[in-house]
Amino acid sequence: MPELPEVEIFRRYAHSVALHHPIVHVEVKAPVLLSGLPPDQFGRRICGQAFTETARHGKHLFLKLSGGSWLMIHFGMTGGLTYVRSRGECPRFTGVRFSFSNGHALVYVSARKLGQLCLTAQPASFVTARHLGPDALDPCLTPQDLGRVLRSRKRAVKLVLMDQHLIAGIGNLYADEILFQARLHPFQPAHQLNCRQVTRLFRALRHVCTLAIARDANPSRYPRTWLWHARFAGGRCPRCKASVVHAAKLGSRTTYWCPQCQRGISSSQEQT
DNA sequence: CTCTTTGTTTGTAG
DNA sequence: GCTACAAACAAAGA
Repeated sequence: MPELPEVEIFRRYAHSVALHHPIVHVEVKAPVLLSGLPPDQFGRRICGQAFTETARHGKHLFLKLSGGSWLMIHFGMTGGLTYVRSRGECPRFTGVRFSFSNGHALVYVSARKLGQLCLTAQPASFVTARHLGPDALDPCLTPQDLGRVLRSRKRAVKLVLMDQHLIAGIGNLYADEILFQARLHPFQPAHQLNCRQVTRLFRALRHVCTLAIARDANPSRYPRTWLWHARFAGGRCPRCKASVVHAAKLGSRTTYWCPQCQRGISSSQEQT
């Protein structure tokens, strides 16, 4: 699930439970998740310190270590964090386990191991080195900024939304939801959007991400008016009821949209 | 066995 | 440099 809202919930979770406990052991069950350092050195660089601060940029979570460096955590498609209170407990799909002196532990779990953990000097330097765009919820980001980004690309607006080098944090599911709320067709070339549409997109982006976070990134608590609940073959648009949502591949991922509410393109590549 | 999957990177080609 | 596409990564679930 880890797109921006989920990662923000993980950040808050880690912030509330995992700070200021000395780390006594780092167990790497899935070395493939580490980048930059072999497991033993990774552990050595972390042991004896404590997490003291949290940050997030897009889908990337950062935990500051008392020594000054930061642990970067990316969740891939299936990653997550759990705080366990019983000594030695390793949930299914445990990838890395950070054990604290109180016997508890912060566990990074990932069924498909597509995530990544590494150490970095600072979130800002990591973001620069990876050429990540501004965080989708960065308060400094303006509709004008979004407009500039969109005008600079001819690709489908959904692909631009999901490009982490342009804006960080939006993935396949939230991109669909944002476009649905903004009533924009996902295949519409980005540079064709007019001012009004850019404004709608900006508001929808803010609204969807903010509300998802307020609902603890728990889809069962998302409004009935969200396309989220109709993401299946035969799903009906929650707004116009009449139409069945369409599904098609865009950038190798399945895209859902309402053909009635989301117009703006001469219909092509559409299927049910 | 086949196909799909909330992500990212890399290679190829135009 | 931009765009598009495919494959790879790893593994579960339908």
